[in-house]
Amino acid sequence: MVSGAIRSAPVFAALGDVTRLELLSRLSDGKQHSIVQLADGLQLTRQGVTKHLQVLKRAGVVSCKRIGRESRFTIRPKPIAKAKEYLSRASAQWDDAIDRLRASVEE
Amino acid sequence: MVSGAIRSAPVFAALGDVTRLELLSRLSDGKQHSIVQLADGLQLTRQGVTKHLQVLKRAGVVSCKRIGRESRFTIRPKPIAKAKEYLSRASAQWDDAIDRLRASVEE
DNA sequence: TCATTACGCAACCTCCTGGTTGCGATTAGA
DNA sequence: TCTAATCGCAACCAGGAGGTTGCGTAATGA
Repeated sequence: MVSGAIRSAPVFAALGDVTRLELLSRLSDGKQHSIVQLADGLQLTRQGVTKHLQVLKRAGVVSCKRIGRESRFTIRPKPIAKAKEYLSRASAQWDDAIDRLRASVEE
Repeated sequence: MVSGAIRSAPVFAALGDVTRLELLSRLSDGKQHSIVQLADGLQLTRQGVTKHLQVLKRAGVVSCKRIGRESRFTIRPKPIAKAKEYLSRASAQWDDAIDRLRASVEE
């Protein structure tokens, strides 16, 4: 299942930053948010926020639509769900393996 | 739940690389593996592999014990399980939100 | 119409990442 | 004992990440 890794690695990389997790949390109401709206209260420039949003967009976890003078961002649940499934499969694998190891040691 | 984000972000960052996912996959049998063993077949130097293993170790997803002349690495399931839980909580949140949005639109 | 708002693009900076090579130290085994 | 295996440390490099500033442009609304 190496293709799952190739698909999920960029998603994990996108999730590997507290600022981006905060942005995703702000987007988790499912609604559209503009950049200034998302940047409000964060300790960095609007351009900094824009860069993080581009990272999230390249990883496919958000989408962007221009409406009037603002860029509205929305969360895209599916890639993150795929990444979660990848983690579930992987952890099931080593949980089983560790259980078997423990069993074979205990007896 | 911002503390969960702070705890999980480094784990996600560690998972955000195909080489490291491959290393974790090789470690997912729950057994101890030496560096040369883990590096076998990968298209990079032993030192390159060592650096990736250090990243995984700093993120807490593997542990390392020196035995004789080799360094044996083992997977540590708990931090990854925590990251998976973080993803589950987050996705449940936006799945609900999106469902409510859809419902309020359809009627 | 005109000021304000929201944005994109580009340049620039610093620091980290991912990778290499070289070398020395320790352990294992014939 | 002597050679081979395994590793760690340090230096080095190119490129990307994360962040800033400056500036130009399009949309909004009074």
